[in-house]
Amino acid sequence: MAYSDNPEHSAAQARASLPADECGMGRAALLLGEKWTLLVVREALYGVTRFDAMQANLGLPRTVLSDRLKRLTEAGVLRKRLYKEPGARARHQYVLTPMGVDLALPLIALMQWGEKHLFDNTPDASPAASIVERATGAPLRAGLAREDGKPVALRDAQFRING
Amino acid sequence: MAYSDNPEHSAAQARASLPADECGMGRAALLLGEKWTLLVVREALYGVTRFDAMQANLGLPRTVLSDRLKRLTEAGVLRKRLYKEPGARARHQYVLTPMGVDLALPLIALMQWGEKHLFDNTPDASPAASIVERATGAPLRAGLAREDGKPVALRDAQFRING
DNA sequence: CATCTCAGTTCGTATTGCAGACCTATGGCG
DNA sequence: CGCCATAGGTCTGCAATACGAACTGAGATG
Repeated sequence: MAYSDNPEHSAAQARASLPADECGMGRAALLLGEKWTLLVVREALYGVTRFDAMQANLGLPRTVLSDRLKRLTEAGVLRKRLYKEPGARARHQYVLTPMGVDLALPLIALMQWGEKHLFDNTPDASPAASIVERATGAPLRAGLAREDGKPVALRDAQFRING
Repeated sequence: MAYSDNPEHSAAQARASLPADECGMGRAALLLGEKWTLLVVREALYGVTRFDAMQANLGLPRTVLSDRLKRLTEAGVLRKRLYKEPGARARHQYVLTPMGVDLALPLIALMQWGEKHLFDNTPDASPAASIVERATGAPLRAGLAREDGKPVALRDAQFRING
């Protein structure tokens, strides 16, 4: 991104910015950038689907969890289902929709960022959670790539507005 | 991620979940998952560096912007600098640190997700903002890859806790 | 000197978050 | 059948945060 100490960048202040809700990131931020929301999605990605389990894991007020689940469900990220294990009563569960599953990539990228920058990284401390290829167990990383699959470093990329 | 309608997944409810702040994603969510914070970082990535410009673009209360900039600065995402263009008064600007620049990847992934799922996608409507390779202008996408660079689809990946 | 811009802070009100108690439906059990 | 436990919430009252508008202060500008 090369934002560093580039003076040309300083002068480019007049650069237009999009209204918050005309860009995907803006809309995503409006939906997900509320306290607890990202953590609720994280629970869903970890495979936690029940109200009480999420409440216990995250320790957030039940009213807030109720609200976040409702908003995420209305937005189409989660779907509420009934399921019944044999010999047990029917329960509710919140499962990710395909749209919700797609949130894994942004959250993995965020996880990677957090592991890199938000811990005192004693050398070779292994992160608490990581992401691996299902078939082989090989560790995976989020990154940028061209459409032909060739990886591209962040510093070789730039935003283009109104493409 | 294959969370879909997998009954085995329903039964896996007991699966342990990490405390919010023991995983990078959790810490990132605690820092960034507050109203407006992601949008402030978006502005910085777009190249907007001045207080008033951010306030005007986002339309958020000045008190809130002040608070978010302070928190992001304390966290090391932004750095506050004075700069002086010739013949103009000195001004403040908030520039991304290397840690802040690294946030581009999660935000790009979020942008991609938002463009895909948060708009009524009339066929071949082009997104308001996109990301391209600096040298060639080729469009880029965020995705998962193995360490050897080979791209991996989201559905072929899974989380591993306590790796 | 009066005015303008930038970068905030201060103020009073309105919304949201919070902990904890309460509520309702379902199913298991004696 | 009556009783209890659990899941999945809602209700209540208090605290923290967000909000818009006005104010402050410093440095150009006319």
